[in-house]
Amino acid sequence: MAYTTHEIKRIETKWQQYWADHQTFKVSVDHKKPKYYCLEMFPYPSGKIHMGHVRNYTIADVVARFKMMQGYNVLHPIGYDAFGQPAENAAIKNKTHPAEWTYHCIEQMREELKSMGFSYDWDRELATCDREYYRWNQWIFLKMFECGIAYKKASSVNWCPSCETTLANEEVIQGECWRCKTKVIQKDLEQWYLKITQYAEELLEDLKTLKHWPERVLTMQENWIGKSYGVEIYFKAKKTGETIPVFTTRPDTIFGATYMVLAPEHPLVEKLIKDSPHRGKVQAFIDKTAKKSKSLRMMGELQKKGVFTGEYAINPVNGETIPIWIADYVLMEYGTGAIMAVPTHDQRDFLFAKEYKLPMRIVIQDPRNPNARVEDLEQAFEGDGILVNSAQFNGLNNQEAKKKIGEWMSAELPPQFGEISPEIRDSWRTNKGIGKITVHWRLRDWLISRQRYWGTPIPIIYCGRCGMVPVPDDQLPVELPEKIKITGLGGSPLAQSKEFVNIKCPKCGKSAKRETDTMATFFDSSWYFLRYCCAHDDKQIFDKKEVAYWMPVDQYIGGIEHAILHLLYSRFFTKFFRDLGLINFSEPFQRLLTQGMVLKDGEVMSKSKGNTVDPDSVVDKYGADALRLFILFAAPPEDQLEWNDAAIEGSWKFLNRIWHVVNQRYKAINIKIDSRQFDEQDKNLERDRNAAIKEVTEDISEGFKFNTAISQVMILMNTLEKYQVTANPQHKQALLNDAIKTVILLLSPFTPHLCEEMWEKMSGKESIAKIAWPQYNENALKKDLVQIVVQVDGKLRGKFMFPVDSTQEQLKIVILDDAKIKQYIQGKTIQKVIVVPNKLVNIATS
RNA sequence: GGGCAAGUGGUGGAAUGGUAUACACGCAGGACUUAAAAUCCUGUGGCCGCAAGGCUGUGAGGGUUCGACUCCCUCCUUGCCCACCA
Repeated sequence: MAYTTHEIKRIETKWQQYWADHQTFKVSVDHKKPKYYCLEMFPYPSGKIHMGHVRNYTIADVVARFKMMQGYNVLHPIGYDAFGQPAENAAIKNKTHPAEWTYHCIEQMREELKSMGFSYDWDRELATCDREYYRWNQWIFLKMFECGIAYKKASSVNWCPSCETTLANEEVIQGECWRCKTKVIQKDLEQWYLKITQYAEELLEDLKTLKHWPERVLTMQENWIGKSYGVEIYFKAKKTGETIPVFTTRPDTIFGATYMVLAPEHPLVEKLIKDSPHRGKVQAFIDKTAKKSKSLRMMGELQKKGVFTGEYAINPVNGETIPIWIADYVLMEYGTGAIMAVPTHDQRDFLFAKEYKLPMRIVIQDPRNPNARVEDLEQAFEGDGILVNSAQFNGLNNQEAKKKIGEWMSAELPPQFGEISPEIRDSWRTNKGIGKITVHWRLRDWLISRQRYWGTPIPIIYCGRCGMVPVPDDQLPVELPEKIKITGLGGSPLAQSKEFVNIKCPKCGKSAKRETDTMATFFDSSWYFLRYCCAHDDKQIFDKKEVAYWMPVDQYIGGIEHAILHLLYSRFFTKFFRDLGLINFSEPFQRLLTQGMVLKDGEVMSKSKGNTVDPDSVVDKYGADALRLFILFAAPPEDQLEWNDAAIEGSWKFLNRIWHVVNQRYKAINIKIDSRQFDEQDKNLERDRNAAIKEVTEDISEGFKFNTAISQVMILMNTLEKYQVTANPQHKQALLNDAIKTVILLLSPFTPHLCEEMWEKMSGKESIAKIAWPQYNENALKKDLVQIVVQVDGKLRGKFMFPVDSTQEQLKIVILDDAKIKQYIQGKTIQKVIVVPNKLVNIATS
């Protein structure tokens, strides 16, 4: 009987059923064993799993099974990130309800996951759209509301006209909606925010403790949080006396500020231009810029446009009067929405100044061009140098000056220049200085309101008398009304349901209205890993004891696309829970592995490109084991993986070989192996067997090198298949049996179905998942003879066999006497002989 | 523009500073077969050579070293992330 499609189906179904019946992967708290929490990023239930899922979950499954066999109490759960827009879109398209559609998809997905043989504890399965789950979303929200972490404010927000909803900054990619790629516009709305910025410092600082996260994820988070040190400088409007704060990271260039620029949306603009003769022109410019979306403004990178306001500002360091401009290259969202322009030392300012013929002054000397004149500059000099034209700071190195000028500004009163009116000078005094050293963060508060149906209702009630009233705890969850028309035409669908909206105020009992926004789905996924610890606890969000045992996650595995959003939010939630006293750790994920993408024909597999390969069809033909093996063998987990139809067949062939070896060459025998009876062939087999154990163990635990781990098993298979059971057949058969068993054990985390079947056939009464991981014997790895490579001047010139641990002298005698080597060193003087024990000899000549 | 990662046979990929190309796919030849598939065996970086063997070779160019895919410098290319961030 061969390892046919039919056999594969039988075996894989049999063992999936076995694991379910025997609850092989069900776990509970057990203080006698070390715990290991292996987590993968839960899927969005679209109905079908794709190769990305298969790769992600296969990697995690190997880790989980490996750790289990090593004696750990392994928590390996799965669930579904089930709220969100696709369900609404699908519901509209298929004339069904999002809930119906979602639960149907979950069912399909569960079957597919089961058909891959993943070692989940299915008792912990959860979906974020379950009322038992999202009620705790609401509970968290209310805790955040209590602490002031959740708050409502009106502001200009990102709005996707196609999805008809607001978007977080994180969801705007290159000015486009991350989901539908529509150009995002700005809209003024009252929205709910989470004050993630309160944790900015800690979120940045704790990145240093994440020793086992990929470097690039840490960098991406660091850049996203974006801490920059600088100085806020208080300029004054000359006529009105208004303070105009400007943020700069380059206070060392302050003496070179020759004009100032405000963002078109800057709140002071209106006042400044009120009596200005330029008013009409300025207003026209502002209107024109406002029509352009942010993305268009960003794309016009090369053309900076602006207009003079007619008003001037006073530079507090020297009392100089500089013109105030308005330009599209200054953004209201960053800093203070106003900049001091130093065209000589900032390229953007330089381009703008050239365009509008604004003055320039060099204040940092370019060491490579110390006599540069403003007229000759072809670009701004942004490097380091010595300060000039900068009053008492002349001669300082600019890096030093950054610090000194910042300190001086926070202490100093404005200088006594004649041009400044006494009123303006006095107003500076109230600021206790003309500037302040500040830290600026790129990170914004997180906008979580969504005008969508399929999400967690925000549990707030608006009462005419009492204002914003949180829904009392005992009235949670605020359930999503089932009967609702989803049109996708905009506005919050919940607002249409009178039964939902109209409610009595829990405080005063008068008529009130519910909040009709739902939460962004990233809220749901920011804490699901905690819920897995006690997924069905209906009394509390999670059991402290369970969480204390299982958390933090030992190994988290998922796609790089979540490097910023999901991981940052989860870290934020964890810190918030810690501050609530629910947990006593600050970081949720100890180790992070970001798996590479699956490509086909050099491109990312995607529906839109039409180059997807359906895992289901591969499983049907070759089985889950072959698919798993291919995915693990074809590339290291963090690298991109190129799909190859031919190579999957190769994986199947390898499994077929194993099938035949067990069926044809394994013969049950009861005899003790005696190493004193070993001949060369036996020693060789034992060496490869032990080497395989060693390499596979190390490759998995030190950096998930599954591809090389598998190649080690293949090497053992190659040796084992050549092994002859001739003289002393009983003893040799026992030795062969041992090697076969080792192959099956080592391979079982990778291809569990076949290995279970083979194990059962050979000896197992119990699931192979419960068998201890094999140990190796260091002595068996030793060889009697080793090959010594001989180089002359670094070039390979010969290979010799020597007894292990031969001394330098012993080596020299043979090697230097060798005819061929002699040929190469003839007529040369030997400078030195380098010996790498048991490996190499290099003869260096002159 | 900034940051990060990577560049090795026909292909996927291996190599604590120590034999470059492990392991596999593919390809070629052979065995088995009426034939094919499957399976097994042999070969497989390039150039020269009948062969033994030699030369050359890890994106390019330098450097350190007895010895460099590996470390350092300069550059090129590709991918990813961020970006008028003051």
